[in-house]
Amino acid sequence: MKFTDLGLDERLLEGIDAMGYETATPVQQQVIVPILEGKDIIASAQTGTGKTAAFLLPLIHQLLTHPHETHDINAMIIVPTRELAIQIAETMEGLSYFTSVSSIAVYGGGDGTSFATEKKALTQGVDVVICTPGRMIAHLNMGYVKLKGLRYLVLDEADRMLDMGFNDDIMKIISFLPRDRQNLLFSATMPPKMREMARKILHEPVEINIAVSKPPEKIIQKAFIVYDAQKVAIIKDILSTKSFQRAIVFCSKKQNVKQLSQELKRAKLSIEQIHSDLEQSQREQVLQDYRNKKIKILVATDILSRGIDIEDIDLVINFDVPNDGEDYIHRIGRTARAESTGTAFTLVSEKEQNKLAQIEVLLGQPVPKGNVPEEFGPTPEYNPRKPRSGSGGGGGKKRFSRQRKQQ
DNA sequence: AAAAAAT
Repeated sequence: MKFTDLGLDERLLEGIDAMGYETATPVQQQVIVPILEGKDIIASAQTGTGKTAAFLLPLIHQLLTHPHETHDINAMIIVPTRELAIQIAETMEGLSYFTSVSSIAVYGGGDGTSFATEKKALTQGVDVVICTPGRMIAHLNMGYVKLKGLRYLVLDEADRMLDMGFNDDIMKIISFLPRDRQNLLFSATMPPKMREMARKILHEPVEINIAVSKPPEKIIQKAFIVYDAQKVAIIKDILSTKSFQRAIVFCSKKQNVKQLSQELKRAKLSIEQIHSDLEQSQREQVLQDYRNKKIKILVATDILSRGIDIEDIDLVINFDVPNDGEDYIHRIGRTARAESTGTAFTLVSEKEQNKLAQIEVLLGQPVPKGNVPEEFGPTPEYNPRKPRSGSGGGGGKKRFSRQRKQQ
């Protein structure tokens, strides 16, 4: 299905064309029409599937074709991270380039001038606001945000926002909004807490299910069963011998990002790190340098595991096994975007074997194990404890914790 | 068990 078949406004089609979009992705095909019909939506869809355009396009179209209050905020998009807010704002700018629809990203960590700029827009009116929760609340508490005309609310990566403890913040923001509005909720997963939130916010939503909790098959996955102490040397080896366009190395802790970055820099690898301890301006600089290919390797926390869309990442390395199985799928999903293929390596220490086993349960299949070259020395066996499969079936006995023996 | 998010 082509975008030209969807009956979208001419000015919007120009923007779509300029962005190089032609064919609607499955998410877009399923979501755009019900949004244009004014329905509330609850959609499970992962990023990289064209999800952002799936809600931006009908939003912009409605604003172009329906009379609306130009001195108010008409649509609010709430997202979990600053980087995601920036990215969506950029897509918004591109798509709406040939239209009169205005937009702004509202998020914390700026240098002081950003707050004033945001305040001006929120006071004088801007069609679409893309925000992180805390910063939006800061503005709302000041009492100047023009919300009377708001007719659209989008919650993106909603499950992630719940994980991050934004439930109360989101409900607080919503308490400021007019009741008569269209609500769009996007979430990779639908745990009970998510359902509960959806029930409070959405009105007779159309349910759309696209996300399969499975990574695309075109990603070549390999897990290396290793000792903790071998990890750094192996990463160095991969990064210096394997050829790739762009690589990203994920760690589960900021501390690990910092340490590993130091080690890699010492090995003369051209890398940058990104995590929330950096100044916001540094975060943006690093991401820009990475997008511009000034640097090819990024070492990151899960701040980048969801939502961030960068082309040509063909190598993802998990220095740590992610804590959450869903995060594994999100992390490796940074590669093999659109038409391309990619490789995802995961280094698994002895302590992390059980986590990998959990992930394999979620995937419904084992992650192929890779062989570590002999030069790195002997490696441990893969011998995880049987992963628990939810609420125990068949009245299994509680297992006593094994004695710990350190060698 | 850790990440991120308001000043």
